[in-house]
Amino acid sequence: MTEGRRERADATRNRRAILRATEELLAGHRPEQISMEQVAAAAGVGKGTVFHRFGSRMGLMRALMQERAFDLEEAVRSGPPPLGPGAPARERLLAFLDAVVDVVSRNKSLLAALGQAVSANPPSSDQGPREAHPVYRAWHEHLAALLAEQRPELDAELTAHILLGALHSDPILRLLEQGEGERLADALRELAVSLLGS
Amino acid sequence: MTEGRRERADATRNRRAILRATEELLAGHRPEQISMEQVAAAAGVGKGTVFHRFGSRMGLMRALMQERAFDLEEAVRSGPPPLGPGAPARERLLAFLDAVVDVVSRNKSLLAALGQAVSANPPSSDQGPREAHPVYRAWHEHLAALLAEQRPELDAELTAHILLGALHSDPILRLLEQGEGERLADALRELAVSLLGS
DNA sequence: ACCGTACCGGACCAGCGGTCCAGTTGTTCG
DNA sequence: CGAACAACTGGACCGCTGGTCCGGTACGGT
Repeated sequence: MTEGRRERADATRNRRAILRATEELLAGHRPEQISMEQVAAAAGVGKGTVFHRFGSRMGLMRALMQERAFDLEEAVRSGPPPLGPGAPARERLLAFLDAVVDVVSRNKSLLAALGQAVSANPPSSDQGPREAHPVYRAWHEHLAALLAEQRPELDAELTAHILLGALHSDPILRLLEQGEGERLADALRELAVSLLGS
Repeated sequence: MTEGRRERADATRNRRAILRATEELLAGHRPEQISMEQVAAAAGVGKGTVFHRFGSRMGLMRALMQERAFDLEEAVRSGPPPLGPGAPARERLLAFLDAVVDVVSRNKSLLAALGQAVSANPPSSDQGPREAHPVYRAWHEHLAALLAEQRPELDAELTAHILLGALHSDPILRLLEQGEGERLADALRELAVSLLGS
């Protein structure tokens, strides 16, 4: 990405092709049965290339997710209120929850493919520190900060994990697939409101 | 289980051996890198036997989970209050959450292995209905009923999914691994309390 | 035009989940 | 008690996967 050497033209082309192909496959097939070979074939590149660029299946999914979440991150960091800075914490939190539900529901299969939120351990290091993927990290950080600001006596970190964790659960992903996104947003908002008090 | 024909003695012996072996492996290794062959070897049976009894990796995990959750199910159905019937819904709900956290924290690796909550599709039916595993079903049902009783205006079903879903998320499982079970229980209780009102 | 090098891609590998079926063992019934 | 019948067993086997490797390719600077 932001490295010293510029990326070669064909590398860029292939990276894009791979991401696009993955999106397409993800749209049509259940994520757990998409193989790297399929991705490579669909992108019109060799398998080696896919691994060269993304390291592993998880790396691929991670990259894709990061791309998908980019807009939201921008909006939160420097967009207009209530999502961006400027609005009171309470408003920002509710707006953020809605936005996250939206992103998640537009990327259910991707989320499902990521399984949970974890682990792109360098291939063979066994007990790696298991860092969560950056998107989750960012979401959690933001949410926890807002929670702490509004209700300092809460265990903000943990509560944020609970709120976000819910979005990764399979039954909820299933609901999202059936277009119940609005319902989910409502329930979450309800929960947040009663948590934050009036 | 409760079938017409009685189970043969050697079958019982082997089923137990397989479950035990799985437990042991689960205790030592990361769940995603336990192979069925390993399980079979550790149990001292052939691979075919494992598949014969449990159908698939997921089937195995499911069976194990069911066994582990059995006590809680009993306690809820016919144990003493506040967990069992007899106490007011509010008390039962809080007690149940604590109990679930307890079960989950004593079975993190198993939960992680189950991935999310789903799918033991008969081997090759592609778009099967994807039923969740019975333990999750039972928990969800109970929780939703209690919620509905206490706060009928809520979307109890969905809220129950959110509460339970949180327990499956990877960051939370990670916390549990570090012995923060008490903290999680507190946060969840806090959440439930503000949801239920005074 | 030329050269160093980052990048490509497909042959290759070990290991996996899952299937299969011939042989074995428990159970039941005359 | 023996014989006939299932049910159970287990390891050889299969197709396929994620991941590695390295000779060849084509890009970009000069």
